[in-house]
Amino acid sequence: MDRLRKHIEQITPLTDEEFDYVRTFFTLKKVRKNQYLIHEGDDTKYEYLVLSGIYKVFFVDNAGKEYIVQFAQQNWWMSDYDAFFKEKEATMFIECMDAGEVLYSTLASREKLSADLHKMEHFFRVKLTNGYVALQQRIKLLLSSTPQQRYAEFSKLYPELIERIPKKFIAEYLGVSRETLSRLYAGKS
Amino acid sequence: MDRLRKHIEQITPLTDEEFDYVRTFFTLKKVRKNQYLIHEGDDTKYEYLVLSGIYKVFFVDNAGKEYIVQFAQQNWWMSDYDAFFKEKEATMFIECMDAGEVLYSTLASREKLSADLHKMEHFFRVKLTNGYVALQQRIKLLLSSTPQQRYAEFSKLYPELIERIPKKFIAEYLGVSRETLSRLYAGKS
DNA sequence: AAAAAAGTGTGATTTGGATCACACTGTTAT
DNA sequence: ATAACAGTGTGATCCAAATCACACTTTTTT
Repeated sequence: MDRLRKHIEQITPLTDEEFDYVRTFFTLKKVRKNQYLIHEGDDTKYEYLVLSGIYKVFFVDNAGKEYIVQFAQQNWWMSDYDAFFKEKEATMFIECMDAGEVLYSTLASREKLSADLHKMEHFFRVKLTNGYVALQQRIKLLLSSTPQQRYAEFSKLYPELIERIPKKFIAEYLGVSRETLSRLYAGKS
Repeated sequence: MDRLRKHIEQITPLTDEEFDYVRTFFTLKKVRKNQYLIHEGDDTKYEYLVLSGIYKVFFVDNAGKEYIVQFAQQNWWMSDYDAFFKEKEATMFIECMDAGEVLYSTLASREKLSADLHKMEHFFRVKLTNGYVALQQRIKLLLSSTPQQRYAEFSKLYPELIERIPKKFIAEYLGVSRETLSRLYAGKS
């Protein structure tokens, strides 16, 4: 739980009492490789803060094709946020690609913490602000760039992931076919 | 300014004193058609709340092609948020497509209001939450859908805009060429 | 250690949408 | 009222990336 405190305190300091209160809203969970944290059709009860491991947030279209919305690593939050915030059934999946641990928490917890502690509402606002900007960047990229530019940008943003996850998933994230992506770096180190 | 109060109170009620304080952070501005509120290269001092009119938030690539990131109408907030939050130079433009009025405010104001009034931090958090979910939806659409699906979705989300703005701008928003979009509804009412 | 499954590279073929080109219409400016 | 311009429809052509196909390699399972 110490990791949670460090994570929050990157944005706002907490007293010991405050953190003792905050911690009660989170539960630790170990996750095996290939395990699902959220499955399409389930009620979306939880959001997750990644302590370790790698996860993919994705959805599947009618034709059965997969599209990755987000990769999550240490200190990333993840859920099917549309479903989580609106308390609907999930339309996405979250699957573990590399075993690790997460903390999970409910919407009620997020709201209670925000209402009780101004600091926590601040924390969530700052996180959301960063997330909003990142998604907008991604939209700009999807609208305007070629596959090579997308791959270059991805390499810059997530150099660690390039090595650690199969290329086919990177293709699914970039919105490019596996084959096209493969040809992009044919003949690079 | 009454409109501002109504807007905020859709999320959280304010006392008269609180609102009198809040209002001091916003300034009214009339905007003519084709006027720019933000121009690439400028310092991004303000964010805007639309009271009336229609605006487009867009950027231009090296080849001079335009891509629309957002259309804004009544009660939408807009800025080059990446630049606004990070206090950088704008990489986007905001142009008025239909004359109207906006309220504007600075990053310092947003932060001061959030710090002073827990209610306002809550307001901004809720707004950001909705915005985050909307952007994620857009990413899902950009990743997985054909031009026709995008146009159908746009028509559903913004039926009013379809009539009021030139189709070429809708094409720029959807990431499709003007010509392709035109052919999609060739032979529909 | 063998078998099965998952991931990857690379050629051949197809295709959806971009681009180019131009005519027509509707709007704005003088 | 006429000129200039912005927006739109539609045909012809082109092309980048998707799709299809298959061999090779690496990882996982038993």
